[in-house]
Amino acid sequence: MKLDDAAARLEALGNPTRLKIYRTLVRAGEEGMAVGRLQERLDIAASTLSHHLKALIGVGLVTQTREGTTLICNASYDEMHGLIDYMVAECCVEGSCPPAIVSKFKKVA
Amino acid sequence: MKLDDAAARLEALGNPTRLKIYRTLVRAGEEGMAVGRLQERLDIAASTLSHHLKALIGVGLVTQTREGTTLICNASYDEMHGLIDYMVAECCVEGSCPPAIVSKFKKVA
DNA sequence: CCCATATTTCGAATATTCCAGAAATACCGT
DNA sequence: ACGGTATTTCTGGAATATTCGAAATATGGG
Repeated sequence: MKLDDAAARLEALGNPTRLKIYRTLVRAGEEGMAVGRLQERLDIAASTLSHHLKALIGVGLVTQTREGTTLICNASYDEMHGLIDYMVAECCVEGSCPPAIVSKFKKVA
Repeated sequence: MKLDDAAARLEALGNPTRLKIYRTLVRAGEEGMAVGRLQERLDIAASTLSHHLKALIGVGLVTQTREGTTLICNASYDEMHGLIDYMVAECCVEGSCPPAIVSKFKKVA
């Protein structure tokens, strides 16, 4: 992942409202959650929610699939995975990183 | 880590310039890097760099120690560690996360 | 085609970010 | 105390973000 892409995703998650949205979607699991239900849950204006969802979708962290009149939102695990990979890579370069992180996450794949 | 703290750190890293600064500091390792050297390296105005450093220091991702007239900046691995922990935790809740991430990072500690 | 529900887009107010030049501050050597 | 280097703070302007209500769009049912 390129630095600018990572920064864009970090920025997208770096807003408390958007982080709440994303976390809620992660917890919703594979079945996802409708925009309307998200709105009830988070208690924000529909337009505000739509705006933030657009930002998360724009960087690929969230996807939407239509089911009738409702739009189901899903957290994109792959994108988050890539982001975490990037952060770990940036954090642990050439042994410059103390053992805490290196040992805490041991790459299996 | 609380959501707002995580969001603050993500936001701090979510700017390409600041992410470059942080990455440079990580790569500088334990000896860190002086503000002035950082400025040469990244070719940005001193005031701009100082502004961004302040943001990174504010969320604990960077620390500074003075050595004579120069200020040495260091990436704070612990804070990044905590942030990655948070992201992994938010991303892999109650088996709702596909095995890709779970298996990629196996907790050792 | 019309209605009802779901969601987005538009418009606007307020707040915040980003950047850089100029001035101020901090520290060291003499 | 003075001069020099290192760094921050101040100031300000352009750009962008955040939020909401109102209006517009999309979808399915009758």
